[in-house]
Amino acid sequence: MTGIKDVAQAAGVSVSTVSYVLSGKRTISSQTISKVMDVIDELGYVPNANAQRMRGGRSQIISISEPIRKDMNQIEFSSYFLQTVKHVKSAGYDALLLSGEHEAVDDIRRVGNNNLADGVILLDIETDDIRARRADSYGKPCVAIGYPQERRYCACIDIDFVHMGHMAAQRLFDLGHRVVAALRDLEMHYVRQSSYVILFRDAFLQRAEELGMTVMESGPVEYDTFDPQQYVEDLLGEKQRPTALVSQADAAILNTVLDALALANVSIPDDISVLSCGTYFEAELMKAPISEIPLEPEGLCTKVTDILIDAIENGTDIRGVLELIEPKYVDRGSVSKPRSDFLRQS
Amino acid sequence: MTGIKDVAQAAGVSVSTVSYVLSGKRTISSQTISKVMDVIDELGYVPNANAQRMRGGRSQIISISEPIRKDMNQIEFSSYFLQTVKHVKSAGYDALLLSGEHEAVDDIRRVGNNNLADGVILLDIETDDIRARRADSYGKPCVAIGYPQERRYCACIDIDFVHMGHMAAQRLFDLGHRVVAALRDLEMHYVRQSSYVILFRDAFLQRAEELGMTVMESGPVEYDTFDPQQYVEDLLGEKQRPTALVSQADAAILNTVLDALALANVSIPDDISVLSCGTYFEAELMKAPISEIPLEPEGLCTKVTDILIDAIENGTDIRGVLELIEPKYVDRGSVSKPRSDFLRQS
DNA sequence: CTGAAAGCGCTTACAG
DNA sequence: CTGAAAGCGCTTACAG
Repeated sequence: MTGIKDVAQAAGVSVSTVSYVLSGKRTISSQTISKVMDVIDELGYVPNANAQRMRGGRSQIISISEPIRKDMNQIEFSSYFLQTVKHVKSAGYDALLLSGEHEAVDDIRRVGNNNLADGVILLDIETDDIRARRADSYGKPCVAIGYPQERRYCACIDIDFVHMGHMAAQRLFDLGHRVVAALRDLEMHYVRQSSYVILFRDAFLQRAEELGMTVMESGPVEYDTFDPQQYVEDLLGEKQRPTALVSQADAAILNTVLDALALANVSIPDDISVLSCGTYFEAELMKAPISEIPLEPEGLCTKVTDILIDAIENGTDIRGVLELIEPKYVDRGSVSKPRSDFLRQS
Repeated sequence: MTGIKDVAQAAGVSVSTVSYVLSGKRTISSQTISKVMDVIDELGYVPNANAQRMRGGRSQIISISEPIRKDMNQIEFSSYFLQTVKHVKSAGYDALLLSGEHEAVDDIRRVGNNNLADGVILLDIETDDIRARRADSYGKPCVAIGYPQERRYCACIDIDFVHMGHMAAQRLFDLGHRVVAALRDLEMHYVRQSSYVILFRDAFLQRAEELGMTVMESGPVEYDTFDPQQYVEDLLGEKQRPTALVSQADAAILNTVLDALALANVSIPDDISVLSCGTYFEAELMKAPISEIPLEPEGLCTKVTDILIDAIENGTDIRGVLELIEPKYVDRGSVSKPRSDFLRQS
């Protein structure tokens, strides 16, 4: 491999001059600069990243910790992960993927204390997340997408799910809905104490109660046991038939419910409004006119990268920072007033 | 940070002894070993990875090049990417994600010539893939999942799609099918010359022709224009009604077709057998009894990692190596003989 | 505006 | 079985 010495020799300057030409940390005569650059081009010189890193400079690598679980929602994974990677790269950093469900903390510590990585992004945060609790031992700044209990050692950024819950309840109430169904997310998220499902659910139920709105919450939802036909049948059999369905369920489950509603000749949004909160859709495949409050992974991932890079490059102390993003309410004109005759039918 | 000097001093040995204790490249007395290890534990010493790498050792990083496209199939992406990462990690390497649709080659070169990465895995290969064509310039061994034209500079590993195509045709023929429908994959894959769609399609059509089986191929399939109802209607309206549907389509599209078949009261597999070749399903959500010839990303990803690590660790020259994996035929008992009265109906 | 030299934290001949 | 020392390819005070 051709090194900095070869370049210096061929250009007839000192090694330090070559280094300064590359870093721009010294004023160099334009003749010297062009001479050096020519030689670099000619020899195809690439600075050895490992030597640069060892000198204490940055590694220009950000590690992304994402527990790879068998039961993970791959669409959701892709959205957050890919978006984050995209922003990390466009900020001039490489992305190192730390998976490891079990040795996650050890892995993060290793690459941090190693100087392999300049910073860490934590994805898929649980309420009591060990990666957040140990964030003081990483030796590098750390930022989480999510809302863990322990936020003293890392920055956290998330959608404001409390606001989202209130918003959903208020919106339906304002339109005149008084009885609404709530379709739960996959049960594992509650078991795992993922903060977003819990914050949203609590906020929604609380505001609904304040408003005097009746909420019929579904039972636990799991892929292999959930029966959409039965669910829809039960809803329609209620004495007080709900006029809206608020879903926190994942897209696949919600899709099966939409199909079941269609089969039961319940039309959306004429008979029942469907409001999906924070679910990902492959929009082209979603035929029913549902409304959604989207998660906007794009906005989140930009922000999380910006915060981390500020800490890396400017030494800003981001520990304890909490940033909540307002969910945008997107109404495709399909959350409507409840139809009175549908109400009476029940 | 505590360095190797601190450990040496605290343990009362030389720096080189500490290094050899860690590397195991020298026989050391057990007393010295335990003394050194104790100190390492006590001080929490972690070798500086950048210094280790600079000394010419390996970086223990494998870079994974995956063009992140807006239109990518995220399920498929996840399957290959996550599986590959899993195997890379369990082999003791970290995974660096190189996305970049445009500067992919530059990125790979950089991390290769840099010594940042020890090797490269190329995912999502096209027939004329620039990343494969330039693989001689990476300075590190390279292996691709896929089947590019230019295979001189990297190892390639793929499912044997030709065999898969023959298998699918032969299987249906043996069961007695004489008229079958073929549902194309998303058009972009043909436009992009992804080898798997082309190899499969050609092989299937060729064997079908040899056997004298009639194949009705669908028109181009795209998310925003494909109309499953219309497609099913057209199929049922054919003079010679097909008794089997071979699908290379992605799961979402195939799902809509299954729904449309159900709505048209065409029962699977009684009226029509459905054979999905290499599509990913979220199996729990797939109600219809279809059969599939799966892609087995697991087997592929293990193999690709093994080959690359052999090159990295043993210096094996893997350029030009081509390994084809036999697709496994999975029949859930749902590719059946054509029903004669359904045939007569047409 | 530029150069000679120290040193980053390791590994590995070289020497015993 | 162990140590003293050279050197990996850079960056950055130090000096002019």
